[in-house]
Amino acid sequence: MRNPVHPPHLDDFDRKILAILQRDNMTPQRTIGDAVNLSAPAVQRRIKRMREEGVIRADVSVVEPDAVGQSITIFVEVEVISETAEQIEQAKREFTAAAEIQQCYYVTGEADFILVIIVPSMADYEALTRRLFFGNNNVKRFRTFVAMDRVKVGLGVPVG
Amino acid sequence: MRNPVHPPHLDDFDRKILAILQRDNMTPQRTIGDAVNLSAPAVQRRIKRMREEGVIRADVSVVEPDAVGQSITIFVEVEVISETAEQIEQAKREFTAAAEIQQCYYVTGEADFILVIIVPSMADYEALTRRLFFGNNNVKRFRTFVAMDRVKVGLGVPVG
DNA sequence: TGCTCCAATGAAACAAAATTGCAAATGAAC
DNA sequence: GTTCATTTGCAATTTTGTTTCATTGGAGCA
Repeated sequence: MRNPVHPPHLDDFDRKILAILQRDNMTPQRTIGDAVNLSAPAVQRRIKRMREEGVIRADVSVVEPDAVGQSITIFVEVEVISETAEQIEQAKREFTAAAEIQQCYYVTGEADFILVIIVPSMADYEALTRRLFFGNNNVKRFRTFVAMDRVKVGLGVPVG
Repeated sequence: MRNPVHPPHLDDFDRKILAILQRDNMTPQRTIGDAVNLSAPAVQRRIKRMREEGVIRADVSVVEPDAVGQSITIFVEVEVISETAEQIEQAKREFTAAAEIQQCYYVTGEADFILVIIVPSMADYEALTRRLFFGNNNVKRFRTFVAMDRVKVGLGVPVG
């Protein structure tokens, strides 16, 4: 079976294009072309290829939670009891399925998973903890951090 | 003359549009219009308004770090010594300024800041720790978690 | 009720951008 | 030097975004 992520053959053009798209993916291809010294169609073909290869994972609007009403950003460190491959995969599936969980990472260190959660209220978070953590007998402990200030929010990947 | 600053007022149309844009902001306005029962111009006006009001903070491509070459995602909990307003603001400025720091949150709990960092290599992370943590006498301790798997990555905000 | 005012809408016209077709340029292998 | 595969730029085409404008549907009020 092929690795889902293809061997990346990104040249300087691709990297420059990515740098622009990570800042503003509504930039016209013509403008990008001017910036990287390429024609608009050439830019378009490269973007299309990078989407197909999975280099570009998604194209999204970033929404300000405060503007959408009540919303709380929460970090959770989760430590599991059994770290067998099967148990870990199961946990990944459960965390991925939860709509409130925006980001889920499997990590080394004093925890096994780190979750970034956005919920409308603390009551929602409590309900989530009951469902995901207390209701999961493979969770040894979890530690909660509530964000008072989203100082910086980005998903940009250094490309240069 | 209209007041230039409106309190963010989102109706069901806006919320449905946001839900779509958070999933794929390249969706044509006509398609969005069909989905929410609105004409393309109406959709376009609402999107424009939400951008101006800051409800939509940015429009970006999400890049797969693994595809761009070496890249390591790291979480750091930072605890500071002095939590005066001035010291906190200073820390926020420093963390915001660091290009490697993708996300920075000021949190309650057993840490004061949580950082999400993406660097090309561990050597880069070590250099960063020397600069930001060891070189900052207000940092009491920091705890590092290295991501082995970016299970789920999103910045979506629940709007329903 | 009947009236104006105002904000928001949709249809159509219009402008801009994305996409495609194609010939030429580039470069690597032989 | 020839061939083959890739990538490019230009121009034509299609799709999408944006503006215009007349209309609709209230809210407030005499």
